[in-house]
Amino acid sequence: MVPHDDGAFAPMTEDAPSSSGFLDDGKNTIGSQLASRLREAIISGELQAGSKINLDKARKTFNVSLSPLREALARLISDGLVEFEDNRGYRVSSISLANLEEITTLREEFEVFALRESMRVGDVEWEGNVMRALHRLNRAERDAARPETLERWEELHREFHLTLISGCGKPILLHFCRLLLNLNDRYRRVFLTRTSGDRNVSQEHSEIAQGAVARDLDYSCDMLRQHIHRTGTNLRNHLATKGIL
Amino acid sequence: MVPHDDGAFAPMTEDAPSSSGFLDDGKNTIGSQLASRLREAIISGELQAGSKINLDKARKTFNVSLSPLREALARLISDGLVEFEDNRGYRVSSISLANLEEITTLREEFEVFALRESMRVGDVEWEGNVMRALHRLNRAERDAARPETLERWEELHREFHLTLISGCGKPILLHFCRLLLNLNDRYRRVFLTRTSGDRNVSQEHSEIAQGAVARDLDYSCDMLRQHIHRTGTNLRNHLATKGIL
DNA sequence: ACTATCAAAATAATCGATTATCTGTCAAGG
DNA sequence: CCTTGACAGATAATCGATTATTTTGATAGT
Repeated sequence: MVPHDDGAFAPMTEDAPSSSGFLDDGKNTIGSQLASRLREAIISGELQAGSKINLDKARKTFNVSLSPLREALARLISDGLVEFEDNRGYRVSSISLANLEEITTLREEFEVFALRESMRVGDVEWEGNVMRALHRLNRAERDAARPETLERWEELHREFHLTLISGCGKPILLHFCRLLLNLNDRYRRVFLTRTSGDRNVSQEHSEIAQGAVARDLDYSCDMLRQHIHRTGTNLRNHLATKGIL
Repeated sequence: MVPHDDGAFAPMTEDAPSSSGFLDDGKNTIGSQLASRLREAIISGELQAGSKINLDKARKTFNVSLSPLREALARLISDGLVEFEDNRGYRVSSISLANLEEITTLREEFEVFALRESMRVGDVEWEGNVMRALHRLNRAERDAARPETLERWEELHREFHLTLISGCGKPILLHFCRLLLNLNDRYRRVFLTRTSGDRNVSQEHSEIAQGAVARDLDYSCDMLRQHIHRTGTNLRNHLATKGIL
């Protein structure tokens, strides 16, 4: 799983994107591990949007005590995946058309802004990271019949988008983008297991990345904006199909 | 309207901007109350930036048990005011020139965007709220000799800026803006107890608000951007004076 | 039938104690 | 001297039990 940033808006430890032989994976405490499991469960749709999270049941399901459970849930609140109300407990954040549209709009605004900044101040290492992320993403297969390939693809896709904007030198902005990407991924994983026929997503990614390392600001930003927008439109249609307002 | 609004990206307890006679204040649990106290302690500078938060000492200081303490700290992490690392505990987020500059830049981007949206879709009630917030802010006195007036002014100032953008219909965006405002306020409360002589802040606020309700998009956005920018510049100078990099 | 009220059950919040992890110090070996 | 390892004290994480709050369901009154 993609490393979740630990410290509040910490400049992200930037551990070599997943090639290190031995990975400490940093998830030391029960609370941390649980947070990862729950996050995955929510993003993957295993835990239904809007459903209540009963502490007692969750405690038994995951075989943990209340303390780490609350700890984990607190982190998911930061991620915007869980909602909480005093004395009323926790529930998985709802999904809605309005929510999806806001996420899409904000991604367009923020990610494009972050990409522009990255192109302005990103160094050669950033460029290298972008090309690597692109390559790994394009090499990953995505077979709707094999869920593990979908998961892997999602992970690499997320990694690509984050790497693309990672050169901007603005940790808080990156934090926001990471949240939005998280929220967006839930919609995609729940509603979109395959790419719309009229898109060549690999090519879209390539165009964005090529433009980025070439520092072609307007072109790359425009491509990214369209890329995000198209995904939003596709998702909206799928939501509409399932009657979600 | 406003989709799933409570929970994660909820309008932050912050008792109704209004003037309702009796306020439930919503801070029911010890954890909630503690979060408020700690937030205030950090923003006001009572808890020094970068300092470690020892759980045992904090527990004794505030006369609470670990559970609500951790609960409260978890919320401050969401706010970006506290950082955390597994098995290493909590510490008050550091301040730095770079951090301040990012906050200022992002406020310019996000708040202006949210203001524009508010002017586009805000309703009459929003307009009314803006005018009220402006009035209350301008009527508040700000006497450096009396700390309680400063605190009160900060509260109303914060309320004004949030109200200004509250019509945008984008809860996540508002959540981000609220965080940034929080972070920014800490700098102001620590470093800036009085307004720079060459500014008429009341007038700046009035111009922004008047332009907003008149739906003069470009004018109002421009004024807001300058307003934020000036504050950033002032703060940067004060930080420089104190030798903070 | 409908509403109000109260008690019991369910659920969340908190506590105190226990366990796990980290950090600094000091001694032994190189 | 510097490094390494083990110990002890400090600190964080977790647990099980207790307390507080909310929700449910039954009952009585209109």
